[in-house]
Amino acid sequence: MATSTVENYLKHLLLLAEDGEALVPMGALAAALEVVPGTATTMVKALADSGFVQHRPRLGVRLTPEGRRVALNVLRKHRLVETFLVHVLKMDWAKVHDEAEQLEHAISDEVLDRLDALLGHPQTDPHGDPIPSRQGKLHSQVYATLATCTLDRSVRIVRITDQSAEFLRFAEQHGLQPGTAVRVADRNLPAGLLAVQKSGKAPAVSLSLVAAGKILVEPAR
Amino acid sequence: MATSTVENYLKHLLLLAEDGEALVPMGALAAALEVVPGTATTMVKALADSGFVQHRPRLGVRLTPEGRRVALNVLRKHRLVETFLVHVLKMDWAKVHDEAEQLEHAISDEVLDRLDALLGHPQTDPHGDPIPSRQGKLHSQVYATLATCTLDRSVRIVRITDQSAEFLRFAEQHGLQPGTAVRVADRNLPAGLLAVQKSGKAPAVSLSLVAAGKILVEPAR
DNA sequence: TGATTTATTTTGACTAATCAAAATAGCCGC
DNA sequence: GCGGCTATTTTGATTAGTCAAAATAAATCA
Repeated sequence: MATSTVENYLKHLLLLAEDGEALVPMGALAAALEVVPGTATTMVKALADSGFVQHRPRLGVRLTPEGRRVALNVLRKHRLVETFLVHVLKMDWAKVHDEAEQLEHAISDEVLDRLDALLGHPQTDPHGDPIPSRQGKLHSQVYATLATCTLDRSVRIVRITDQSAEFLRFAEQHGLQPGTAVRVADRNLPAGLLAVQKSGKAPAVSLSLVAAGKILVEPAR
Repeated sequence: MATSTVENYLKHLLLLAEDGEALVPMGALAAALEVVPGTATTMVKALADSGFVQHRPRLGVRLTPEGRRVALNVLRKHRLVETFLVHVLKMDWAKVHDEAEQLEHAISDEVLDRLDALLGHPQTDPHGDPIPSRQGKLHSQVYATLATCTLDRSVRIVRITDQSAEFLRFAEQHGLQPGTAVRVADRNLPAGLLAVQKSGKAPAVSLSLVAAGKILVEPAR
């Protein structure tokens, strides 16, 4: 069985190279896991021996099909647990990430399936991140962001890509959550600022371009 | 923070000396944790350094108040998780023990409280084991068993003390679950056998004395 | 091309938890 | 009161995961 450390390495590799093609540089992996680079190197060599990753020395790492399979299962657990915590236990969506970080390594596949059924087989978690299917399909799609979408066109928020509690709380405070329809009323590139109008009367929210880039949207139908 | 190994040592010490008075012999602790005695000795000395237990060399170990506090919290998590798995996720009551063994170390106190509220602050888990209160009170009571209760008197099953999947499945098969009213129709000490009659017509169930001793009962009111 | 910077890997050391096997303490019988 | 049994403790070794710091390779820049 993969230890929870192994699961974490694989999960972060998946998140750092969602396509599965690209080689993840050792430094990026080490940073994501908050370990020193030497530790990541050592661990990656062990993972390669177990057949979970392919290691190209000095170039980077990438998941093998087997590693990807395990990583997708962990990610599925993480996102279903988050969904459960928000929808059933009514927890603060800014807190559930850290909880799920622990629980993803402790729940069995059977509990996972029952949780999935209880929640009605959701497609995305409360932050809008897609939940991998049981078969390991991850319907990831390229979305526009509030920083890139058409001006003055109504769009629907689908996903918040920054999972930090601070950012999530900020987003919640201004009602910028998946499902909400908004419109970018103005974008001032030199100043790095933009104004987001929630449908209706409410005053426009002012956002930095950096923050806006973390909020994915699709055209509102 | 206590590692999950530490939590397990403390939990088992609590279960082996529920009163908190008695010294638990090192061998008993090692057996409960399925480690060799030397390992338990080493670990217990570390636990004593951290203030969780008192170690009387060659005599035994017992929890300090602080150790007991931690142990009760772990036990509360274990039993509430079991209750959740059976009542909400509808899992087989014979399987939930092993699941809870993992989850008890992964859930936060906040999740614990919300789970408790969701379940309506249950007093006992699905096996009838008492759930420690948030304040660390464990309403444990001395019960009779099917092996010791009065003959031909109607009693209600309150608790199954053997958590092994085999025994639980056996109990379930014969409808011997907490809440069920039964009557010991006959007890044959030399043969080590007894006959249990479920209220009504069903044929009597034949049980060994050993098995009967694992089923706690109280007088049916 | 040669020197410098940067990323990665190696080396040596540490911690937590474990086992196997040897040493020891306590008790029990005679 | 001495020998022997049993439970416990010690000792030495192992594994997983980590860090600090030295060594190396690659990339960059002059």
